[in-house]
Amino acid sequence: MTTIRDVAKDANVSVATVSRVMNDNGYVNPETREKVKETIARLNYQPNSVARSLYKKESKTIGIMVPDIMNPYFPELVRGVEDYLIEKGFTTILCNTDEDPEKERLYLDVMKQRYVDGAIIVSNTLKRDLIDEYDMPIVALDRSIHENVPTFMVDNTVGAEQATQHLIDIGCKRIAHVRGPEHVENATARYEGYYKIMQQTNGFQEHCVVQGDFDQKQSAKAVKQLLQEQPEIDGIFAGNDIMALGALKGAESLGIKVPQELAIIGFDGIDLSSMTIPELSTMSQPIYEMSTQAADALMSLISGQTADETEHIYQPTLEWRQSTDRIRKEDN
Amino acid sequence: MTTIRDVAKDANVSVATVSRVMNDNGYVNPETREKVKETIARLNYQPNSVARSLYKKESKTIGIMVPDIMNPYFPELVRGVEDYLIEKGFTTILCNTDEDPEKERLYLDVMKQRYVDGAIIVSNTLKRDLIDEYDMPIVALDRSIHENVPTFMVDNTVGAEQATQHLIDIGCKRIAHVRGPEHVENATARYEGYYKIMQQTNGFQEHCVVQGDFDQKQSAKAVKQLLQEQPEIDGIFAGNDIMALGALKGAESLGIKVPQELAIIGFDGIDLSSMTIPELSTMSQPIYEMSTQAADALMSLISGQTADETEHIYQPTLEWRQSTDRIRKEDN
DNA sequence: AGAATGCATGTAACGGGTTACACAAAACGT
DNA sequence: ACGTTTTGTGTAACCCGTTACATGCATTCT
Repeated sequence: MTTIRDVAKDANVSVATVSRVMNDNGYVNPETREKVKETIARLNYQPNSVARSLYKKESKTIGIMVPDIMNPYFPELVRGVEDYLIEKGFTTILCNTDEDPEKERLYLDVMKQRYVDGAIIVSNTLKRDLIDEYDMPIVALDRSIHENVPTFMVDNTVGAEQATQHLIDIGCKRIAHVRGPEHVENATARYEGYYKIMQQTNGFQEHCVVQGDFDQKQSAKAVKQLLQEQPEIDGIFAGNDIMALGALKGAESLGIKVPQELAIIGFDGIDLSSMTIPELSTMSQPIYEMSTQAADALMSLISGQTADETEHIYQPTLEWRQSTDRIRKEDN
Repeated sequence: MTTIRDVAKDANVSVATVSRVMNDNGYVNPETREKVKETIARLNYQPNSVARSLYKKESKTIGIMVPDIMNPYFPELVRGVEDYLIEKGFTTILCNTDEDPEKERLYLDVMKQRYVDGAIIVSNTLKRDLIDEYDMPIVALDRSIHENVPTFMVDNTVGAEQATQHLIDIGCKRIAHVRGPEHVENATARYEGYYKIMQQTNGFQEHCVVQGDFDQKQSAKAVKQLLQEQPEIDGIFAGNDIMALGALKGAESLGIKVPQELAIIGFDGIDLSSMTIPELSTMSQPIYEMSTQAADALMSLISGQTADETEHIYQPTLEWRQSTDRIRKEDN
């Protein structure tokens, strides 16, 4: 590997001059600059980031912590972050936490030891004290982790309200909800949106809510049982797209036709939702946009700016597709 | 940040002694060791990886290069690698290349500058000279890139043969193939497997092969047209699961029943394939296993061992699901 | 007893890029 | 003509963990 000293010797200048040329700062005579540039090109010199990091106490690296990259919601999110950051000269370390506080701590330790400049975090479990302990620029994505950490997420409650309202609009009389895990805030927020609309229309019934755990098979099972017990259910709002697919399966196993006899709507808008038969209506999140903007906010924090506002709430948009394709309300 | 010198001063020993305690090498008096350990714990000292990297010219970091993490085939692969490596104290840098040689070069540069210890690469485009230029331990995953780079992939041709044979076994008389892009070797290998079986059974016909580009919509369109032109087609082998879903859509749009009138089988065995209605038969790849073993091989290369064998070929296994659920051959 | 070996610890150089500081020469001001 | 800035370049310390080498003492061997 060519070092800055090799270049300096070859070009008959000092290492300081080479460094100044590389970083375009300080005074350098134009002729000297050209000579050094020529040498750099000729020797194919590429500065050593590690040495630079050691002195500058920064690494041009950020960590992205997600529960599990295999969950179809996260790849797009990760991709958005990675795309944005490579453009800025940053590399991205991937951390799969499985929502395990132990792993979260492990990754935070690793990051700190490597002078990682900041982190974008998706987590329910991360505690305040842990964040304070590692004082490092942090941005929360998809889920809020702390009131003074900049957060980028959709309005889950309003989205859920719209999904529920959509089912009402297309004529559903008895609407059920497949909810995500109790300990996930987003799941609860979506449940609350459903609850609110059902209350308003005097239709809330405890036994129309089942637990789906954000899992397809679990959801299919729960929905099947639900539909057997309450055949009058004609609409299902699932807490995410994966569970909506499960609902689709549950209905199918009973020979119930979607959307004719049962309308189903999901949440998230992952690619998969448009690939199924029937195509799934869903509340679509601007995942890519949220993630690039979260990355942008992190860049600001790293460059020393203080966060202007902490909460960035996006509105999910209704993707009206086949699984709720019934009477379209004309008078609206 | 606490440094090794802080610890040394506090414990009244030299930095060398602290280093020896940290790394468990060299001679250290048991009492001294305890004292130093106590100090390390008390000051919560965590060594600086960057300084270590600079001296050792290694970073305990590897890069994983995939075309696009949003392609549902890759998350599991990346997860397998990441899981294995974090266990060994390595972190993983994610690189999305979009199969763009420019980006591949960019990432390789970045890796070199950061003393990245090695890379796991999924690429069709990476050229030999580039690999030689950055002499760095490299392992190829999913696609071979060079004959002396250890490679972990499935036998695409045999898998395709089995898929095609499966369609014959269940009684298909006229079998079409939706193939992936020309420039992707795997797509061609799968085509060849299909071709071979069709030839053997005297059934190969040029016009039963359509281009699907590994894309769902493109595949749906191509399949729809194909089925309109040749209604006698009763089996489709799609070059991957995404295109098989497209085929499902294409059939559905014509009211053709799967599997009764048309059997469809895919390739890869991504999670999605079991979530659809009907569930998709597919040639399933041991993705997670392949990726952990690739990571293991990379570890060996990094620790200086030379690769024992370069090609590690896995056999995909048939997942017989609803989309080909017809006459099951009893006499076999 | 003297040499050789093992044990224990410390000093300082090293890795490679950055920058504070020093110094010198040129340009500018009055 | 002399003082002040600006420009241009070099030297060496710094970031922090690792390790070669030196030193000193305690055993062990012959």
